[in-house]
Amino acid sequence: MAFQALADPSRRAMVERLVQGPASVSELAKPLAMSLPGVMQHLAVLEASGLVVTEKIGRTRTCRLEPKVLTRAEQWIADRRALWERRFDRLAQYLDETKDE
Amino acid sequence: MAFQALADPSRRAMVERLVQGPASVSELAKPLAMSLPGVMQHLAVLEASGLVVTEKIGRTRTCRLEPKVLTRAEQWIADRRALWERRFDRLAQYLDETKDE
DNA sequence: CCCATACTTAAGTTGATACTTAAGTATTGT
DNA sequence: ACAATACTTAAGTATCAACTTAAGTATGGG
Repeated sequence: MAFQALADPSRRAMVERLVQGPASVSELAKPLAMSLPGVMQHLAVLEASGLVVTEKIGRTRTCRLEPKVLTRAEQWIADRRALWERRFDRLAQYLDETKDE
Repeated sequence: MAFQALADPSRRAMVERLVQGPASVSELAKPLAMSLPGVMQHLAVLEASGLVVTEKIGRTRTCRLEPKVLTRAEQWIADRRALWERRFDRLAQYLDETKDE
């Protein structure tokens, strides 16, 4: 679900903001040419994915990044890339070993 | 566009298959409880994202992974995670420096 | 030449996404 | 108490995404 969450540019912008530290909903909304409810919906997706956790204190909700899910997504890619590279190396090795033909 | 492409489980399955080496369209389709045109559409998304390149020889189209885009996506996450960790470190340092209060 | 193979194109359906506006509900400052 | 702030909920619309079936187009083997 993390890739799904990161697929939208507005949500990526929100993540980029939260990388700098916690923010309220309206702080997240400010740079986003979009109504507040629109932002709330994106925030809900980010929370559902586990990328962001929020806590409401008084009338403001504070949002912060939860990097575990970010790490998992990164790891998924890294693992696949590693597999691909391993295969590529085996191929190179094979080509090298049979170059006498 | 890479996150968008990786957001769908069928497309991730296709990527996982291609990590093992090139495959034809029908090889990609085989494990996928889906019609061939359905697979073609996913393949088009993967190609548009640059994650996969294909080449048609005779009547079979061979698909292979292009890891550059995978690396870019990985890097995007790694960069944000690094920023987040840097901020976290600064915070810890700040808390440490002011702990006399 | 003929038929099976391997895709490809077109078109349609369904459901999910990305918004919107309008009308709430709590909290806070005066 | 009252008004402003900070979200929240509900409901509606429009576009996109993920399929489907039906009907093609090459290509390759016999």
